Amino acid sequence: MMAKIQHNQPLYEQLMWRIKAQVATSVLKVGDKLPSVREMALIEGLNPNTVAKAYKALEGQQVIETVAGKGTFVRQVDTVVDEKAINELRNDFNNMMIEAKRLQVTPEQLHQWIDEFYLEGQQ
Amino acid sequence: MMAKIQHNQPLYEQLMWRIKAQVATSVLKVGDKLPSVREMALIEGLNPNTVAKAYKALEGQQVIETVAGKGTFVRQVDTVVDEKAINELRNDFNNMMIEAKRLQVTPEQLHQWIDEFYLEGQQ
DNA sequence: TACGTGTACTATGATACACAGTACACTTTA
DNA sequence: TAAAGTGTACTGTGTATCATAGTACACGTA
Repeated sequence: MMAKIQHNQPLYEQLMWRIKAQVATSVLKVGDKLPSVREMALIEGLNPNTVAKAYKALEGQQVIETVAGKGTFVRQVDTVVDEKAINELRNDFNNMMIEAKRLQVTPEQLHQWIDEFYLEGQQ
Repeated sequence: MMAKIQHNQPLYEQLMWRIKAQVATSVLKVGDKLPSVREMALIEGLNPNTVAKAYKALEGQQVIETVAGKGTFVRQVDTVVDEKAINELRNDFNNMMIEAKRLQVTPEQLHQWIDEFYLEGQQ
């Protein structure tokens, strides 16, 4: 009966980010099997429907793929450039910089954040 | 009766971003008066309540200030460092880079986006 | 006084979120 | 073959948010 949204973001989106972060940092590699919908629900303390919603959305983003009756697996990175998604990213990025400027975060700091991220992801 | 949310973002938040962008690019300067709630509602094609919601949220973010009976004005930039907001920004920034990596946007491209933004804002 | 300002209400309809429960087609395993 | 585990698709419930409409009030200004 509960339905708490923390950090102003839906639970299924928060799960999506956790999974995407694991893929980006190679904690999850291509071909790796994800926990089943019901298993992940127990792990994360969520409803299986909520996990299924996250899985389906991630499949739509080409992050994972599902094989009928087998499970869900990390998908090979798509080689096709997604112009629409990149445009949305650019727009979000602009909003982020408006916010950064307001909070008096310097561009040098932003540069550093980028470098730190790509350094940690290299290992 | 309508209630269309475009771009998967509430109308009042979209308005907030437009105003914040105008402040960041100095289209709106400190002390400038914003259109009244009812006037802005006509301009943007929104309900006065929706505009009021955006104004109130922006006041909470110290972007604007309201003077009783007079109107709303662009506020002086706060000198206090908002650690909490910066931490949230950092988190959003990380998610953004996860997305960028997935879309095969290079860190060099991200660096360029930053420089372009701060260059345009200088004028 | 009259007007414009932000604000605070109540109410309605639409939508999204998260949950509970059931069911089905599929694959693998025993 | 039978059983168990997979994703998926439903229906339904409760909650919250969003956007609208309409009314009202205290305040400042002309």
